[in-house]
Amino acid sequence: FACYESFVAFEAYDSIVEQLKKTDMYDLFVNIEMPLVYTLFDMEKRGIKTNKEALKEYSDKLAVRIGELEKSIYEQAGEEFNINSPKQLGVILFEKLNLPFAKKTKTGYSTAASVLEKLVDYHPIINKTLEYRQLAKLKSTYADGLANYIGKDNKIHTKFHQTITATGRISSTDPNLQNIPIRMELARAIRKVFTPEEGFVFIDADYSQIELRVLAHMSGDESLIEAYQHEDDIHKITASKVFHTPLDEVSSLQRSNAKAVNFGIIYGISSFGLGQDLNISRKEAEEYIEQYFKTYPQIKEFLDNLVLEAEDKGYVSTIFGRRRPIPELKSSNFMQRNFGKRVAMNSPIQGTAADIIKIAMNRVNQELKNRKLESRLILQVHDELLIEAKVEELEEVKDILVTEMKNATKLRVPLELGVSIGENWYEVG
DNA sequence: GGCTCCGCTACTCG
DNA sequence: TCACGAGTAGCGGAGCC
Repeated sequence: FACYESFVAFEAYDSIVEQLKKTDMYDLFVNIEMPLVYTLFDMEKRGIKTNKEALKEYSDKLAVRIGELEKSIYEQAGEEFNINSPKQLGVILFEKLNLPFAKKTKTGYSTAASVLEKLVDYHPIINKTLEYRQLAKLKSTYADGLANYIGKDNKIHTKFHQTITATGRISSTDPNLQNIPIRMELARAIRKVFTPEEGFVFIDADYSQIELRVLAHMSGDESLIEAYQHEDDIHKITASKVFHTPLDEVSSLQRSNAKAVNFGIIYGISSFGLGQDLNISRKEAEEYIEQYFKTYPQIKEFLDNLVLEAEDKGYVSTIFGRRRPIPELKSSNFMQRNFGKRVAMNSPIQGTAADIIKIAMNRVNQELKNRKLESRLILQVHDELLIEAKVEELEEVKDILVTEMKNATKLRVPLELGVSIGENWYEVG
């Protein structure tokens, strides 16, 4: 088998190199992806120390609260059923309790969080159910799930995958350490179980809004570029311009709406999607988008051109030449074609950001080795790098990390970082 | 009847 | 259509022995 594997790789080499050169991806392959093979190997090998006892305590604590919620949900439903079954839950909520806004899916009623959130004022069972599901997820996937991966060295060694995603990002499995909770405080606490080894500390650095900065650069939009050169709160600036409000009078609602529009732009804007996200009508969403494009006209032109280019060539590219084919644009299905358009707008942005952090990872990894340091890169979470740094090396390593991330490439806007140092992933995240 | 496989729906993250 | 990109867990139906 080993002979067969190596024979296939050997025989395929010439053909693959030829194809990479033909598609202008050879430099990307040689300068970014090949070195990254070794960087990811080093990260997997090093692993991250994880406190098994703390996970057990956390799991037991969750079990108590889940039990209470379970009891209360059964009482309010008037019977016992499997809360983990969307099918059974749907029948209880929309047939037995007769709650409004029932929406059908393929298999029954939708009990998605976005649906249930509209029902919180109709019945106390709703909030209990939403909390139950969060805690059940927390216990099964994180508290209990992660514990199964802790090895004899008290570490978790995730697998990083280099050839999975359509955009050039890496992914993580067994376990996935790229989706550890952070948004809700109770769930975020699970990050305390991830710690540096004895004599080491964590240094964490994350790019500030790297995708919007990539968009500013690629589109060349003067207004957005200038905004990034003068002010750090880009969502507030956008709100000020889009809603014609002086900067210091922007309300928190206006800012949060502008933020949603910024996200929408990166995802490949659609009035349907924005409307759904903000819970407003499609028409209102259209007005937001129109105002946005009036504020940043070169972004509209850039996104329109990406779609045209994709329709013409059949693919889009990142700054570093990574391609994503988009066959959906040729589909006879309207929804599929619209999906293709959003992909054409999103992939060059998400993919370029992925290329940039990969360059930084390679340089950081190489520099740590060149200088014979014991500190090591241990995790990447799309726009964030986590280093386990020897205490004596802290200042030097921090400097390496910041320098390589900021200077991974030169854009028309600065690449800013958030950096922090701490004794566990909760403190630095 | 018990087993595996897989689609669906839910949750988690950037 | 949980907008773009991912992964995991539980349920429950289909198919197999």
